[in-house]
Amino acid sequence: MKIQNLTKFQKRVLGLVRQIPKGKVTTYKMIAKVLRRPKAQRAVGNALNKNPKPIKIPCHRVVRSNGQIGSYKLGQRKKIKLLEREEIIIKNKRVQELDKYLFRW
DNA sequence: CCTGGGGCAGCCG
DNA sequence: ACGGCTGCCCCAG
Repeated sequence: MKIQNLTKFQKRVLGLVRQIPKGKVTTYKMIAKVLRRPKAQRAVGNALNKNPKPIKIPCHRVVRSNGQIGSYKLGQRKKIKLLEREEIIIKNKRVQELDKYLFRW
């Protein structure tokens, strides 16, 4: 079975996301910034879309910078459920008090 | 609330 | 290799 053909960029994105603990979240934009590619948020999203291990690598903890949930490979429903299961308050498809849950590298 | 345009790694022909 | 698209985005108006 074939391991990963992931690009360097993708690996770095996933590597960061893997560090986000339960109950915390981050944004596409922040990841882009940490990777020193401040305008590549969309590319970050694309990289997450290729996440090979949705469980091990919690890309559901990555939301939009305005608190909106954003999309998810397995469906937005699922993403919301997973987040709520981690005690994150979501109302009208938007994380309440985003800054309170933000994870900092 | 909605709209348009910017920006960028990957993918595909 | 090359150019055009696409998409888990963002922000100004």
